[in-house]
Parts: sequence; C-alpha cells; structure tokens
Amino acid sequence: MPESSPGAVRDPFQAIADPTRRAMLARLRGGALRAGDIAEGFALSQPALSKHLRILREAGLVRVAESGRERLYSLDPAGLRGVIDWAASFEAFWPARLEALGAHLRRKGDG
Amino acid sequence: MPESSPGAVRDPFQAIADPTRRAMLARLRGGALRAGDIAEGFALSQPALSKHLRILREAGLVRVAESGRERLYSLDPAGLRGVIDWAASFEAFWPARLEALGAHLRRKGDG
DNA sequence: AAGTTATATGCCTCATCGGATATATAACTG
DNA sequence: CAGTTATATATCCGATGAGGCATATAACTT
Repeated sequence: MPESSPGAVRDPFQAIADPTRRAMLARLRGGALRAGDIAEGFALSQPALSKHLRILREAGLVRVAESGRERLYSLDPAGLRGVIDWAASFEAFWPARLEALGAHLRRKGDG
Repeated sequence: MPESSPGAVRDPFQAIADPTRRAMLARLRGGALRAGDIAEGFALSQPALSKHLRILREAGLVRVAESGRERLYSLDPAGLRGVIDWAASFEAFWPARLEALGAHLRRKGDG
C-alpha cells in the first residue's frame, strides 16, 4: 500500500489550544502559504514553526502540498468541520435552559 | 464592591482542549447540573472534577449558581460565543482560495 | 452538638508542551 | 560539484497540565 499516511492522529482541540497555532490558522484563511511565510512576524524559530505545523497537520486542520523544496500549507475543511460543528452545537442551547435553572432553584425553595 | 469576581481569566480554547471538559460541557447542554452530577460515570475523582469546573469557570464557559451547599453549573453563552464565532470564521473561507493553490491540490479529494 | 454531604484547595507526581539549538534532508543555484 | 535555501527531526529544558489523596469549608441532618 502506498503511503499518504495520516501519520499520528491528534486531537484538533488540543491543536487549537495554542494561540500561536490559532494565529497560524487565521493566516491560512487568506489562502495557502509556504511554511516559512505562515509565521512571518511571529518571532518564532523555524523549528518551532515546523513543529506547530506538524501538530496542525496531525490534527487534520491543515494539509500540505509539496512543491519543490517548499510546502504549501492550507486549511483542511474536513478537519475543521469537526471543530466548527462542535462549537456550533452550543449555538442555540439556552433559550429554554435558563428556565430550567430557575425552576431547579425554585424547587429548592429559595424563591 | 462585593465579589462576584471573575477571578483568574483563562483561555477558553485551552479549556476545551481537554476531552473530559468537553464531555462536561456537552452534558451541560442538557441544562444546569449540580457539580457532582456533571461527571457522573466519568471515573474521575471529586477533586479532579472540581478542578475541571474551575477551569471551565475561569474560561468563562460555565457559570455557577449557589444553592445551599450545592453549586448549579450551566453553560455561559457569553463565554461560548467567542469559541463559536472563532470556529464559524472558518466556515466559509475556501471556496475560491484553493483555486489560487491550483488544481494540483484538488485531486487530493476531501470527501 | 456530632455526623454527613457537597464542593473546593493544597500539595505532590508524572506526563506532555512549547521553545531553543544543532543537525538532517532535499531541492534549487552557480 | 560546493553552496545556499526551505523544511523537518533530534535532543534537551523549563513550564504547565491533569490526576490523586488528604484536607478545608460550608450546609444540611439528626
């Protein structure tokens, strides 16, 4: 079998826990970028950058396209989907829920 | 002034990085719960649970209502907003962007 | 009052994280 | 070819994270 291996798999939520990585993702919203350009101005060593990219990759949030000696990174819709959906699941939960809270408290009898 | 102090402030993204805490948040989607009930079945010590709750609190993702000796936790829409919006910001970014990368990338396919 | 229940803190330990430097690999350039 | 450029890996280190047990605090119970 060939090897477009996903390699290690990492929790996307852990991946976006780091502010630097979120900034990198934000940059990629503008379109694909060469690895080196992603952290431009971030005051980050090249190896550190590379490590962050690896984590984002393993989390499935970005993907790479090799082009000569450069790697073009871009957001990976598939991987982002999970995060987006998870967050969205909290979008419209509480209209009636606060009601429940009040009821619960009331039941406790402290009007 | 009294003290409904926000206390320490914590990165919400770091808060949701932990699977246990995400599970707890998920539970709270069903409405407010007593601290002890939130992790029911999680195989987690009480102190550990309490610590997770503290983190979620400091991240502004949940809030507490004291009721006697119990604390009723519920999701905090305000705090969740940030995460939701951040995630949503990646919802519709790539329609034309990948185009710039080249057809090269497209054949990668993303289900 | 003493006992029990609900929750939070303190402290310790172990694993993981993020960054740095040095080095490796691979692809261009002259 | 040697030299440079783009990116990745190896290794070390200090900081942080998550979990546990013991303990503190406060509120119910009897």
